[in-house]
Amino acid sequence: MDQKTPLSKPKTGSNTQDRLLEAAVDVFGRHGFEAATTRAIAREAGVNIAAIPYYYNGKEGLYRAAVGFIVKKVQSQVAAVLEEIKEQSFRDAASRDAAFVLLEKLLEKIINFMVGSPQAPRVARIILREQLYPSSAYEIIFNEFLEPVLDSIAVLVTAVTGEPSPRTAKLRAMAVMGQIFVFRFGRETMVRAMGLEGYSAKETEEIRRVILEQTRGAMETLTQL
Amino acid sequence: MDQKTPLSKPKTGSNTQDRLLEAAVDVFGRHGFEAATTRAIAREAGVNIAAIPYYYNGKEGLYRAAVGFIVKKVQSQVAAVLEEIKEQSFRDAASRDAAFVLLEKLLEKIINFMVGSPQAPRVARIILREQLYPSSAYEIIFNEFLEPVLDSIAVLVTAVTGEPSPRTAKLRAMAVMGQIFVFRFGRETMVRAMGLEGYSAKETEEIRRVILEQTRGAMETLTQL
DNA sequence: GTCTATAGTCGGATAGAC
DNA sequence: GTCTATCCGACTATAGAC
Repeated sequence: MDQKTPLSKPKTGSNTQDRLLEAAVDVFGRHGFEAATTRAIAREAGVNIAAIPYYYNGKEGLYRAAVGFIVKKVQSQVAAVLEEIKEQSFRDAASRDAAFVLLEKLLEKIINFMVGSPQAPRVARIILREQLYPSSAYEIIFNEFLEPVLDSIAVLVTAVTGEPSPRTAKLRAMAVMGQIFVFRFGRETMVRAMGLEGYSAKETEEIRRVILEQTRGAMETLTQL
Repeated sequence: MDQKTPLSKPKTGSNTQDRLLEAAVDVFGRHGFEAATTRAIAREAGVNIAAIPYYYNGKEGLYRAAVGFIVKKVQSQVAAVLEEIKEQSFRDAASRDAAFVLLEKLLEKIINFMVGSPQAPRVARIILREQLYPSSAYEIIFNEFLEPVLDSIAVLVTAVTGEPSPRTAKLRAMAVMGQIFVFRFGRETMVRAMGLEGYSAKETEEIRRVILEQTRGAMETLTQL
């Protein structure tokens, strides 16, 4: 076997640049920008520290590249559903049900990688950290992921409930997203409060059910208004 | 006026130790533990850097003191409601309405300081940061604030919906809290998505309405199951 | 209790050989 | 393109005068 042959999913990047990027996602995800050291990243990537300024113009450039990398991954998880939503117009009354189906579909996708996936912790930490302390990389996350998702949920909420104000629809969309994100950023709290070791498939499933039930409840009651 | 006279709300701590603590809450809240420097804290407090190891045994000790300080403040905001909840037993059917009233009361308290209060950003950042990167100070936040609040909401959810599983009740409580917290940790996203300058009283009020409406909807639908 | 001076450490970036 | 060696800056903490 020729180790140089490019595989579809190499265990680790073949070239220095890619290895650095992968290590960066990991280390920045675990420690955050300031606490992460270029030394640790280089060590984990198995390359020389000097390669960081060489390929990425320094620590900050590497960080931005890492953020871009994970956002692309995350975005790809919801891209198909977002496309479906854009195609529909939700004009007639029958489309209310279609909108609700799409809403559940989108929420499930987000739950799957925010709560259920094994890479979720490091990916989510970078995203959440940028919420708390926005850097120049915030734009990438907002433009490529947060805003499209928020807008799509708002569109669906409007179609489902008939909410007349676009402003209120966005607030509702944000609250719905919060129900999901809280299980990621508050994972430690959840684990301690319930005496878990972590989120297993069972917990992810329970979380999924609770979120979908409560969202359905909220939407239905609003519709009756 | 004697400056030494202890006032109920001094503009800034009279002694070195208190001034340091206040500055620490501010600087740690803005930058996080690693990025915050003892130099900046000492400068903001108007004291000598050497006072930090002297009074707090170093940067980490000061951080823990700051966390303890803010948790006590936050806890005091909800203490009265938590006490009310503990006193009730929620056994008869009539208590369902009482539970719902208390739930709304508690949520409003949390919204008020998590979204509406001017100190919210720095206080919340410290709390949220400990969720992402728990340190030894996490215990304080969990024991004094998160767990009591989570438990109380779970008790109320149980009383309102008749949810039989305590486990599920906690998950529901977490989701409800998420609706609130998302407006704090995702503030930057909210601001950009809606083209705001920040949360004014008007936005806080809208957020309050949306959260209470959606929570009410979720609870009512669950009751009918 | 508060200060100055400084020790001791570590991080990121660069220069230049190979 | 990758390495070693090194610089420079910034940080926390300590020693010791006052």
